[in-house]
Amino acid sequence: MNKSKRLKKKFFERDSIIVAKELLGKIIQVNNCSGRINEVEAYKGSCDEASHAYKGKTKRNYLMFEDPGFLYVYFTYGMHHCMNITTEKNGKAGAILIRSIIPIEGINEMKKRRKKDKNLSDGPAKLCVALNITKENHNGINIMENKEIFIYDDKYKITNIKSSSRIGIKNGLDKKWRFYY
DNA sequence: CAATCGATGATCT
DNA sequence: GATCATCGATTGG
Repeated sequence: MNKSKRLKKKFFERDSIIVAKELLGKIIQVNNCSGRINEVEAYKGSCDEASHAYKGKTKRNYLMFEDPGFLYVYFTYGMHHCMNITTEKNGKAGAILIRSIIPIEGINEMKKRRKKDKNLSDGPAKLCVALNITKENHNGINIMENKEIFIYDDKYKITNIKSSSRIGIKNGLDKKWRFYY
């Protein structure tokens, strides 16, 4: 193989904003499909009014408060799944929403699942369809240990990280916690 | 192009 | 009962 390196607990167990920026350019692999992460958003806890975790722990968001490096997948708008990876030390809420990836492997499979040839994974719900990620099958998965889904560093260098307000929220627009390149 | 809006059901209050 | 970390079809300029 090459110098590729799977991301472990030390990577995720840090401030959500740092983890979000450093996730840009990393490869996410799910079975035979892979893609490069090119857009993410950071979410925190009680200091972040846009976060699911803002008002404390619930049945839906509890994973955000637990160990870093686990998938938090939620279902919204009656039809969409979105995928996060938990961050911060156990007890402190945090997660990174994966908003877009650039497909690399398994493109034909992604096209089949999406029933389209373009825009396969340039949105948080689109990439869950492309990678076949659902709340039922993936919520709570340990992405540091799981055999079928993992994130690794192939030493790809990102130069121009841009940031903006997060998408689709009403509060916390002052926080520029969406990162992309 | 950009702006608007309906779909559709789990989750929270 | 209201909201929603979205998408894609449609409308209008």
